[in-house]
Amino acid sequence: MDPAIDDAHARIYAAIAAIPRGRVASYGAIAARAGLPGRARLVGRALGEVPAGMELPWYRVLRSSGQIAFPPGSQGFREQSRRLKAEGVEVRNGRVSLASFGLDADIDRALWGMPGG
DNA sequence: CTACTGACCGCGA
DNA sequence: GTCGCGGCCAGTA
Repeated sequence: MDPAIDDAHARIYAAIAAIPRGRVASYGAIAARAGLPGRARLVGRALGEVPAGMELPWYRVLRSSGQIAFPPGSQGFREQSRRLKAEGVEVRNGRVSLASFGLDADIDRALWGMPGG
């Protein structure tokens, strides 16, 4: 069955799709943005259930610590790291500085689209 | 019903 | 930097 996915999933996907290019957001931030505060795990689950063919910047979603959620060395890890770097996001040892590239870190800077001010 | 497992989070030590 | 604990939701056994 495919009930066009639950509302929660739809909102989560919308929140992820809203992340500007060259920026990242944490699972918790996405959940809050989707109107689901505290449901960070649900975001992780939703990302694992992304329908094939759906264009979604899943790689812009990181842990609250800026760490890539995939196990280091795994295909997902490398793929995410590669895509982020391709957008100009600085990935250091599988981690991104949310202070510089995070949305929830500095919304004002996000509006300017200039990381690091 | 309990128990375990996940692309998780925040606090405290 | 590390480790532990409780909270969170959904699926599976």
